[in-house]
Amino acid sequence: MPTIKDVALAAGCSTATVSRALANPEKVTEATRKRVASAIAKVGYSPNLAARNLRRSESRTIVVLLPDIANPFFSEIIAGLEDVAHREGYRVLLGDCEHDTGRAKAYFDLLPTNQADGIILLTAEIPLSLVTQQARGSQIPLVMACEYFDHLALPTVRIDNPLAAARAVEYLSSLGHRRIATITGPMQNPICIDRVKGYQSEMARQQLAVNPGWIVEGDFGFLSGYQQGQLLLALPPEARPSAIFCHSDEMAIGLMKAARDASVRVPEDLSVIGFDNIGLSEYCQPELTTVSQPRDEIGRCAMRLLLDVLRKKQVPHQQVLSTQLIVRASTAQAPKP
Amino acid sequence: MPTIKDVALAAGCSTATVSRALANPEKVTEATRKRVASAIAKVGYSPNLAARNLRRSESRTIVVLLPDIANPFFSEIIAGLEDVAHREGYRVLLGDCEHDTGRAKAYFDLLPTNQADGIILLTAEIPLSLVTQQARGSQIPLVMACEYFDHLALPTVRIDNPLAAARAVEYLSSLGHRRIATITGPMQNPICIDRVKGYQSEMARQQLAVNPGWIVEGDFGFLSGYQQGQLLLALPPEARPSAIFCHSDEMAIGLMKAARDASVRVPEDLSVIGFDNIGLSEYCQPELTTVSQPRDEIGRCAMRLLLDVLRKKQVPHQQVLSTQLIVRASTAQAPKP
DNA sequence: TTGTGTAATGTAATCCATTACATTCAAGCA
DNA sequence: TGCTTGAATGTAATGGATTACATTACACAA
Repeated sequence: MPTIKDVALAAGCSTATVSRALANPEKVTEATRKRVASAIAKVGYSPNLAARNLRRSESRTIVVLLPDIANPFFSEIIAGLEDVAHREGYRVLLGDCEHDTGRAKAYFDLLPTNQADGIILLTAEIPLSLVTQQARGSQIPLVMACEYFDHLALPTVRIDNPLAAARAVEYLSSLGHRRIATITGPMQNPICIDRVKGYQSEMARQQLAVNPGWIVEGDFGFLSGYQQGQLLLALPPEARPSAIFCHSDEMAIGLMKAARDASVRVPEDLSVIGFDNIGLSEYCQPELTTVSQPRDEIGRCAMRLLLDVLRKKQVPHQQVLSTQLIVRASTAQAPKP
Repeated sequence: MPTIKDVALAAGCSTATVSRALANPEKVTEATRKRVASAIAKVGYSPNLAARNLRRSESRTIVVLLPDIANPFFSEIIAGLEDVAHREGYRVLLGDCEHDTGRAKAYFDLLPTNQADGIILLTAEIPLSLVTQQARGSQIPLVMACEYFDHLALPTVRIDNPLAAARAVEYLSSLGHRRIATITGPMQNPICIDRVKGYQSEMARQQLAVNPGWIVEGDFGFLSGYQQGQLLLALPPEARPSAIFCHSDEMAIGLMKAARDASVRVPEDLSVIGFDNIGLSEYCQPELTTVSQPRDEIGRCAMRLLLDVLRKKQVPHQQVLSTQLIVRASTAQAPKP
């Protein structure tokens, strides 16, 4: 592999000039710039980034931590993230924590050794100490997206979860539903708490009673939707919900399967609302009514925010993007009692 | 950030000894090793990998190129890949080519500059020149998984596609189906050609005629399954297939939606088989009969193979893993004519 | 013509870990 | 005792790009 020395030799100048021609073209004569350019082409040079990174103490690599690559919810966020990163000359190192906190630490350790310049967190399922420690001492560039930590003012891109949940409940209520349940994500998760709060406040606003058994916890996956769905559908008739708001589309689809198994018709007997609007939600049976998040835009925003942090720009601490209720075929008028 | 010098100072020895204590402990006295270890702990040292990589001309990073992160088919492969890589001290840089060949080149360019040590290709949708050029000249460590190139003897992990397709057709035939169609993936893709060959040879073996209109091309996505499904279901009754074998689960699910829209019942009027056994296939309506691939194992194999290549071990050129037909509710006896 | 300022370029130190080669020291043997 | 041998450790070169500082060259003014 040719080095900058070979280029300097071929262009008849010093390595410093070659380096400048590449990094600060305005500091070099038009003529030299051309000579360097053709020398680079001739010897087939491309810079050794390990050397550059060593010298510059940067890596142009951004770590993106997420709980589970297999979750389709994240794929579009990642696509958005990556696109912005590539345009700006950064690489993305995807870190799947698989709900395993040891992994997260390994990724955080890339920062002090200049293997990564910053981190985007798509999960709050990591030891809080990693974040606080870093954020206090060395001011590690860190941006959160979707999720957030309760007591930390980290730059964050997110949606208005209480509002989104309230809207879903409001819609169900407008269809005449009075017994509305919810299958949440993991409740150690602030966004799930927010959605439950939104659910509760809207239920109150609509003067609907909430049976404590109507708030059940899932883990965002198909199976938990199925299992918790079975539980809800097994409630005695007077307590059985006629509508269920799920914190993810996968759980909503699992729930709809539970409904089929129990001969409960969706939407005639039971209305279902999901969350995320994943690709699948248009192809399941019945098509799923869901709360859509601007996933691509969340990814883009988060990456832009992080790059701004790296460039020491002032950044807004909270960026809130809007959601949209997409009405499809899994919701209908409440059944007559 | 403390460097190896600080450790040497704290341990009262030279940097060389520190380095050796870390890399070749057997070359250092027990006593020194302990002194170094506690010095490292005291100053909080961790090696600067940019410097190490520069010196060693390696990066311990593996690039994994795939056509589309958003496709859930890949997620489990990636999980397997990553797990093996982490255990062996390698990092995985995920490259989404988004069917855009320029991106692929950018990732290949990481190799000569020691930013990556090897590549795993989960897609054949890249300029062939990248592969041939590299493989010839510098013998770039490259392993393919799932897909393969026709005329190149690259180390490859894959399934027996013709056999898997033949088994699916054989099963449909055993249910009494005689008009069996197939919705393929992109036909520039060798694995799709293989599956079509398997389909054709099994049709011949079962002495079933193949209407040329029964082989239609999709792109693995929901929508193409839906659209091509509409086409197949619009054929005149005597040519209309009673069973359709799809090259992906997403297309099969799209097809089932087309069937619903056309009031064709699955499986009573139409049997559907998918491919991949993605998580969703158990939760759609009806549950999907499909050909399961050992995705996790494919990922693991591919990574192990690549690491063997890097370590200059002899590696088998082809590793063929077995598939399994998973029978669920989307297939049934052929309707009486 | 000499002097001053500035733009262009060169020289060499620097980033940090690794490792070839050099040195030290002690044990073992004649 | 003197010499060999090998283990343990040290010294310094190395990898390749960047950049502070030094030098050169050239334009323009006095």
